[in-house]
Amino acid sequence: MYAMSIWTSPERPARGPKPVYSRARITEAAIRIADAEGLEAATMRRIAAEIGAGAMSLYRYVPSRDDLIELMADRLTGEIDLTGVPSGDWRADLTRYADELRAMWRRHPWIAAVPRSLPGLGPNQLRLIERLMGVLDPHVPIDENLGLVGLLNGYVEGAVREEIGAAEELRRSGLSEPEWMARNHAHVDRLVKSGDHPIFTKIVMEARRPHLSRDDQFRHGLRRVLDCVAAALPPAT
Amino acid sequence: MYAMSIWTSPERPARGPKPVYSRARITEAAIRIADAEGLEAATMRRIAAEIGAGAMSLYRYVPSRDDLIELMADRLTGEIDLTGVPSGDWRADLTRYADELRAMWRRHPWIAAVPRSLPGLGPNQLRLIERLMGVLDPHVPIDENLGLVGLLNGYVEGAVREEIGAAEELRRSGLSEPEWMARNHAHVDRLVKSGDHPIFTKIVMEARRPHLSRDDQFRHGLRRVLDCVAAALPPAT
DNA sequence: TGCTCATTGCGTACATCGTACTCGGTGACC
DNA sequence: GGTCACCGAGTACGATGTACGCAATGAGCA
Repeated sequence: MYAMSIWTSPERPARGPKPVYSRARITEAAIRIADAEGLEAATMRRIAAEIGAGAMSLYRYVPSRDDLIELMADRLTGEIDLTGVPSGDWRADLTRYADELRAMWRRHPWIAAVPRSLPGLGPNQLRLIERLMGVLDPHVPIDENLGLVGLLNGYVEGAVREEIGAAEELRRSGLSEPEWMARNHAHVDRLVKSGDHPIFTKIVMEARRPHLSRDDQFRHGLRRVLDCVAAALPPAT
Repeated sequence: MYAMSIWTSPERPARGPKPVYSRARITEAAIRIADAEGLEAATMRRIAAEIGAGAMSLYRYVPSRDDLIELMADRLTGEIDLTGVPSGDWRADLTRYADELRAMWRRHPWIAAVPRSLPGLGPNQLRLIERLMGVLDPHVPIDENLGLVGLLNGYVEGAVREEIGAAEELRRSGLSEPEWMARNHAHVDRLVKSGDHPIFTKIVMEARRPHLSRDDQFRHGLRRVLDCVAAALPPAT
């Protein structure tokens, strides 16, 4: 028997002893660990220990670790609350989506480390597609819609990556904060002092200044993206 | 002694026997393997075998596998040719960059699997920053510039991910092509036939139609992004 | 009621990974 | 010509994902 795609294999048939655990419990435990210590800390043994199970017991519920990660990603998508969308006001809807997506990424920064080439097809992900793309669906052809939603996703993803970047890098390095700061600053300072990188130097100076609140910065960029979307819409929308 | 950031540890001091290999050769070999079989196939032992070295010999040149991946990423950035940029025509420059970036990603799709939260600081990456951000630097403040470049990067990345998605997913699954196609189509067909996902169905139908050339599609979306950039520029540019 | 056997949780075991430690050999420097 | 920093690489360790097998369980049928 081949391993089936996770979404096509049912939770469980009947007969025999009742299952003690569940996909949901396992997924939840894995997310808890990943939130606290990163995705690489969510090993099969560790997840099993978290729910008091033996390591191999997980495989009665999930075909492989990769499939479990797929489940985790879909569970995270489920946190994006789009009730009432589409509402008729596309700008408000997309802003709402962008805020929800950003909040979700900030709660679970390890999502950035999930290697995905194609969008997932879990129930939450499908529900999201319907709601989100329903916002522009009456107004633009489907391929245009895909492009615009992709643009929005790209913006949010990039912005959040920048927000969580330093903290994640610090965690991944395994160094203590002062150690990491010292090492990083030393290198950056050397580059700045060399004088060969004028624009990089500007970026560093800007980053070290107290800047706009993260929220305002995000909203500012988002407004630009939405203006871009507006330009692609038919005039009377 | 702590592991130093890869960019601060010099290639090699003097004294003792001459090194047989080099960072460049190792990086090259690793990229060759990753191109052919994915990043996960580029293990230390495999890379060493590729250049005829012992596995542990690599650690004379590179502190860790993660650092080696950093080197690989910078080498890939070096493939982005921006000679003559900035030219004075920002639109042409950014189009050139987008095309180069897309071509690079298509040559090395495994770059999508490199977990990076912060931009790298290798020599090629720094050179790119100077040239690329120099395009808009006279016209917009640095934080605005960062946002716009981020938007452009997000667009290209998203578009290329979509282009290489199916092929990468197929490779990662380890299944044979007909097997994967059968399984995937079966699941998608079930979703479509259920009737619960009208917009997803539209997407599938659109994807199965013979569509615009990839290049035209990419250029179309890119034009939209550049219009968005233009809107953020001061009027007389 | 009692037998059957699919299904349970999980211990053991293995291949593979990154890499710490260690060694004998080498050759630039004082 | 002696010293010793540096070379390449073998051995070994801990951790990982997971294949396999086994005893216990309990729903369905006789």
